[in-house]
Amino acid sequence: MADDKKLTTRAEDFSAWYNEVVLRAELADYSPVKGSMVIRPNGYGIWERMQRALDDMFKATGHQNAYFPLFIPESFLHKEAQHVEGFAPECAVVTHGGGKELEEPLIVRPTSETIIYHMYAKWVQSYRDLPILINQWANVVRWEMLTRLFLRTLEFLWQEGHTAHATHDEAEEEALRILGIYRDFAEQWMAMPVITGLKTESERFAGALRTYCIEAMMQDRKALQAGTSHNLGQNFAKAFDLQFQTESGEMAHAWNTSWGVSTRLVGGLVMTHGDDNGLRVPPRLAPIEVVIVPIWKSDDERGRLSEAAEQLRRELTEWTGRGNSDRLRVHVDAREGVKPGAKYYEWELRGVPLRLELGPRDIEKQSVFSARRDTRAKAAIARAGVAESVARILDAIQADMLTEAKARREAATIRSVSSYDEFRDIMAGDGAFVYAGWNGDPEVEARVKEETKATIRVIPDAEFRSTVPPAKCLITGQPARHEVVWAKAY
RNA sequence: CGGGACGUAGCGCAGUCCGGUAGCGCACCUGAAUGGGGUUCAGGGGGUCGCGGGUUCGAAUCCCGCCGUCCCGACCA
Repeated sequence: MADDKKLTTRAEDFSAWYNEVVLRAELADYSPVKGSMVIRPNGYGIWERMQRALDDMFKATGHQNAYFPLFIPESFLHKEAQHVEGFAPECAVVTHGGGKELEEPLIVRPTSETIIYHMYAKWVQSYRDLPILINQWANVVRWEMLTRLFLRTLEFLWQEGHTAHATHDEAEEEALRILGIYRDFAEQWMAMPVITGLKTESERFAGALRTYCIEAMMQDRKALQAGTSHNLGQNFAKAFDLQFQTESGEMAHAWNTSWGVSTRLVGGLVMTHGDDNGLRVPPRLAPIEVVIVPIWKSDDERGRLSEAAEQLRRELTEWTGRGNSDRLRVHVDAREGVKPGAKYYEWELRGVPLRLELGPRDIEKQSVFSARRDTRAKAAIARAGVAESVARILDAIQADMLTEAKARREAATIRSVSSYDEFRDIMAGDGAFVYAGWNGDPEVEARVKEETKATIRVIPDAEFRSTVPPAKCLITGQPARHEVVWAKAY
């Protein structure tokens, strides 16, 4: 309170820090309805970049977008037993419309499997109609009790892919293909390293055969489930009578997948990269990659310098070295009455990856002064060929942010825990991703959750597993069925 | 739904015990100077004190009722 310009630091109070960054960087704001939020232009701009990148990847793998309605007949939810059990408690239900009570209540979609497979059943007759590869960008509603900006709100934005295939293997291949896309997106765009793998039964999607996920570590060493891809088997096809005639003339139920990522990723971005000065956005997702701050003293200089800044902006945005469709995203901050230092703090808070300062001294030396947001390193760069230099710096920032995040995760990963007591100490302390053996018993998992708040985040894919697989279950000492990753989670 | 706290300007708060006609910081507006890391001075705008009732000459303050929010005990992208 001594200086309310400063953020609460991450070390002081990570949750308070997170809330302050989201609010003060103007990513989002609380709405009058408890548990729901407004996504402001700064936050929505990041989401739009995410959408574009993901959408391109979905299209490149043969998917098309469509839109299914918000309202679903309540009876649909009840057709798949596991599904209704999982989602009914958190559904918003519409009972009145047009001033009259409805004959059948409508639920506001918490996810769209039911309405979508109902429609697919109408559209599919023959194996020739398969596969169906559809994605939709939509809002969904889940009535949560404990909410947090971006991480858990009553309503959120996401994409949900829903596919139908002729065989189990095709569906499995699809679920894994999408998991790969999610991983690439997280690492190459968000600069957020993830662990891929399989969820245990207790964390599996309601109605799925198998749930795959990407799991990321936040700076407070808690895990964030950042995306899920489900092999639904024939569960929904059977519930919604989604059948087709095979090549040999028999009737068979289709095999489905569904998969999604949400605006929760924006929260993940903040908690992965933010520092005590605010947000840090990796260049590829930054709505503004470069901010130019012209510096002047006199009125005369103001005219000269803002013109020079404008010229610099034009040169940067007209540069096509990154391809015609991927121009540098540049903003000039020529506001009067705000001192340069105040502008620096503001753009740092908002996470703009690179700042260019342009003052009389730089003009004279035919250079511009640059400051990286990620490392806060400053350097003069030559005015000649500036666009290329800027693009190179942005690439370096993108790469360095991933490296830094990966190193942070590895530093908080423990593969050598030898007793349950030691495990409890870790979880009661700073926390970590703990790789350990597990006997496969859901009751053991439940007990550990009860006692330590930690859960099995993922049964990791081969590349993440330890070189020497654990032989015994950490908790029971029985033979291990899997090596799993334990952590406290959001 | 059970236990604790709070509701006063956009935000954060003081004032409430002990009634006297609303204040502080930040933000905002105007002007001047300032301008390479959060600028200063001067002037200014903005409040049904959560809502309703009561007591009183007079209520943010006392009394009653209601509403809402936040924190702690069953779910989750």
